Amino acid sequence: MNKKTFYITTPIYYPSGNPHLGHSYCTVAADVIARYKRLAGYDVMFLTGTDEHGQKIELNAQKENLQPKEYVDKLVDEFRQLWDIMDISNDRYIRTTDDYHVKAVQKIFKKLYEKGEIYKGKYEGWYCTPCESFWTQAQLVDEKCPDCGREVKLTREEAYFFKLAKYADRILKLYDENPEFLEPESRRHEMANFIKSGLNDLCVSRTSFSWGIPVDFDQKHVVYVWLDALTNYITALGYSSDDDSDFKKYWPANVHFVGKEIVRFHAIIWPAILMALDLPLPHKIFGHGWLLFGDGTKMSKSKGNVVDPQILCDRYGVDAIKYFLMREIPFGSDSVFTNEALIKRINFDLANDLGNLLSRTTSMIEKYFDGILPETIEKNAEDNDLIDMAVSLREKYIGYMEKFQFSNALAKVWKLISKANKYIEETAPWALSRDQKQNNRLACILYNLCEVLRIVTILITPFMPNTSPIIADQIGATDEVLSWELANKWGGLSLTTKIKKGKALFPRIDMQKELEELNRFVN
RNA sequence: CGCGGAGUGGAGCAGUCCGGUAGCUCGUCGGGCUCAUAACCCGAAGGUCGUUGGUUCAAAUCCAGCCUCCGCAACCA
Repeated sequence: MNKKTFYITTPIYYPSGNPHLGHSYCTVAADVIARYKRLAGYDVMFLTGTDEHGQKIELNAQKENLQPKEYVDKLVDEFRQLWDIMDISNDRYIRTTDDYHVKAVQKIFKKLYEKGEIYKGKYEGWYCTPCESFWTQAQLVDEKCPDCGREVKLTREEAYFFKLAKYADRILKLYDENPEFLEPESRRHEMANFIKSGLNDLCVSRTSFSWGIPVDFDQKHVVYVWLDALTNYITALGYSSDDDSDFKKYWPANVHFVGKEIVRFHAIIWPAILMALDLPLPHKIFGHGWLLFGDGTKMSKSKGNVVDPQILCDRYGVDAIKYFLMREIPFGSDSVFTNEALIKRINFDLANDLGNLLSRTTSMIEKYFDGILPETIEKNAEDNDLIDMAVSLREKYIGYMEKFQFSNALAKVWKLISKANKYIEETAPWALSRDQKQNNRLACILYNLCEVLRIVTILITPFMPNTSPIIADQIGATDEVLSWELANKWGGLSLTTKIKKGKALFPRIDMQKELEELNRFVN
């Protein structure tokens, strides 16, 4: 009865602005895997959340005359609403301002201090007084503050440090012995080289701002970002709280999805912290790529050039957006986002291929059989290719999903959809319909098409949870025949179910008009 | 010599690890079908795989050099 567990996380996002399509991208990917694993019978824990401390938020809040907590509350609402709209199935949402997290971080900090993993030292950096910010030598632009361009001066402050440097060898060994720990491979090379170039101990407290978790045994310090943020993955499960049953059940995580810009923290600092705490390491860190704009620049809160996922979902439906994100972009690489590419995917893949296949199938069944197929269907060897392809699809799909190759998994599904469209052409049901003697053969062809749609419906459920029920309803598929176990078996659908044509699954979009419409949102 | 990635028909990509007829989607051109959301199906044109040299019977693939673009360089999904 004990189901296998699967724990997956997104990064906790920094709410210094409204969420954009880049945030959606990672969260959707994690959601797809969570739904896929649940479908396949796992006991899944899917965590996302927000990282709410730090100087930037303190300053942003000041600008709006708000307390930091009021400021983040507002933005966190935006994030949670977006996940709601996008049907994100996270089991838990952690905020680093949550009481249990704050307490747990304080305990962790103290524990590491008592173990000698954290020590008190001096932090030296270039300080910009107007911005109240520390910068490293490398961050300076022309020896000036990269934010405001003004003079900076070398300053020291008392700070606590985590003994990161001493873990360098253990982490290199980890990569070496468990190459699957960090993917894609190129990121692993990058990280290994970074470690080899020398690690410094990590500053884990600050006295220069106050919006953070206080170090409980030294109140003028607040815990600095990474020890606060990274530990969310375990505090969310109740680590070091009164009830750590979830921690015992789900940790270590099966995978942390992270953007490529924070791979370093997850692949170096996070395992070092866990080593210091004598805890098991996550099985995998996966660094995905970025959505870029047509000119190659990245989406960024500070540049204000974001694509609003809410607008896109409103116009095309959540499922279409999710499909696009997962189909268009190989998960490990960067990719350019354009409205044109999005509309093309919707029109070609969703409307023409899938939507139209459903439409022509259901409409023929209504037309030729009043929606109910006869039970006397006549099989034929010409069906074998289609059937083989359909029943072997699940296995191939699993192969790609396990490697987080969403795009390839969907491409395989669409290969079957395309095959079915071809099959209609080859068998020409409309010709058979003119001859009464061919009735049973005709019924078999239409039944086969419904079976293809049934299998497709199961396999796209993790990606398009709203679309699946619509198809299921039209082909008369009940939940029992939509199980994971029946995704690689032929003949699930009962012959006597009522088939009914519905309205277009994904209406075609007029590219020219739509692009003009979308341009109105640009400013 | 900081580290890493990329360069393949008009566009976007796969193939490179492990050498052997250069593949996919879109676009273009021609044809077919009429069940369907003017959707679907078939066919054709179009590439000396950034560049120079090397290894080999054979190189997009291996080796060396060069050019171009992009990212990272300790708080960006």
